[in-house]
Amino acid sequence: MKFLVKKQTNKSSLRIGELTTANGKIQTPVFMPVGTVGAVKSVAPWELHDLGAEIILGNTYHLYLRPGEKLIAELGGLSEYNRWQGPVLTDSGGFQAFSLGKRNFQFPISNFQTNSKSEIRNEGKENSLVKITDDGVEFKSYLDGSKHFFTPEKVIDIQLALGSNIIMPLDVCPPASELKFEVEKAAGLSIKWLKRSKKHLDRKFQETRSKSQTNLKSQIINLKPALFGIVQGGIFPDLRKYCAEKMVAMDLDGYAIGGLAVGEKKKEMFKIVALLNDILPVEKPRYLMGVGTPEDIIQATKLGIDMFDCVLPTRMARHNVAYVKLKTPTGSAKARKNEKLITQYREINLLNSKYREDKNSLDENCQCPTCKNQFSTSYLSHLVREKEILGVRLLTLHNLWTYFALMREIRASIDKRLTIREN
RNA sequence: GCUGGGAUAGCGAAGUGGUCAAACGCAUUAGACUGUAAAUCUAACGGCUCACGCCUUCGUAGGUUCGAAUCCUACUCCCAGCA
Repeated sequence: MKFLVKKQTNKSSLRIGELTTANGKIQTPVFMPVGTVGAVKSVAPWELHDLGAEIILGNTYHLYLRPGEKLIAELGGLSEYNRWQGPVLTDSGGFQAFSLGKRNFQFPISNFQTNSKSEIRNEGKENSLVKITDDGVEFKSYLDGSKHFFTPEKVIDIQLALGSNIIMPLDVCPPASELKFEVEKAAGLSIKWLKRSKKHLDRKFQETRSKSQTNLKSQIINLKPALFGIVQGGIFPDLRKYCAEKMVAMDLDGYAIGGLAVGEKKKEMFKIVALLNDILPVEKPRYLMGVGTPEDIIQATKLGIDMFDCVLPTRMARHNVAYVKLKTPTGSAKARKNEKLITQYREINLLNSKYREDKNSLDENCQCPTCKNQFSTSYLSHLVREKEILGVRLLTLHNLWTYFALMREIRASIDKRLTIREN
């Protein structure tokens, strides 16, 4: 993988870049739709391309459980299997250690008696689907309860089998409510596991390279997927700094910021992003995991973030909500400029009774398939009430388009500005 | 006409003497959702009140009882079977 910062504005850390993977190029800042089980829910690959998707996500944990990475490898890797045929980033399953095992982290609330603490904690652990040890994560499959153990190495192997272009290492993502010493432990483990992940990936490719003829060398290097570090440390600046510096020293292909948007305040989240903006190397891609709303994305790009992924556009669509950009302001250039800084999006819940007879499309200025085909808000509201799957699809297409259009706008606006950085 | 069964909140449907303004589902009205156990989840849902609480409801009208959606009587309507 190669990353090129094409232009960067001098006032902020806003930048545009290009990621080159074995499966194709990606323009950054980029929004990556989430296709956990190998599909961006309800959307066909050609539709994704048409909407403007450049790379999609898959999830190690889910694909390992079903249908299994071996089968996917036999069928040509994930991007062939699901016919996306473009760049793929796979998440490690580290987040599942958080989302499936939340209770593992949860301390009893403060008004409990101290002597019942351990009891409650243990009780939580029993119910949890996840157990974290020094060596890895033990999962109980949510599908059939069977036990599985993920080590950093195993997770790399699975992602290699999936044919991922960007591999995420196994990490520990604590919830926002976690106490500092637990967050510190999580960050420590994440660093430790990252070292093992890198070593394992390097060794794997060393082996492949030595087995191959020299003329294949460069090709193999090209095929080698990127490995990102995932910076943890919650909302604690010292932990974040420590974790980031350790990971930067490991010279990875890119850096992800994990453990944000997990319940902390927005202000705290951006404080951490800003802090890491100063620590992470400029020449490497930065990926803010799991973020976020359109407004979050706008703000984070100003803090030097290049990559985003989030379930919101697709999940919200399934939950009957459309993201609609507030009308572009008219007026003086100055006013427009000010307005631009606060570009906002509205969430339209089509289940709300006020949309029942709304004859307009969601957004007359929107060029998405749903709006362009002039489906009325009333009709969308009707579909959603009827639980007709077309409703989900039309909203998903609209929301994804809205996100990709936002990314295009951000890139275009950076491109227009004076630049100080030309590689 | 006879025999049997039934009538519960917008709909469906529990409940057969007190803990019943009445389970549950649907519908309705809102809310939540940020590396997807999520086409999911939460709440409200007779009236009045911010709330404590008060008031009116279980086909209709009477009755028994300290107390009735629940027991008795009559009536109205519905369903099934038989004439």
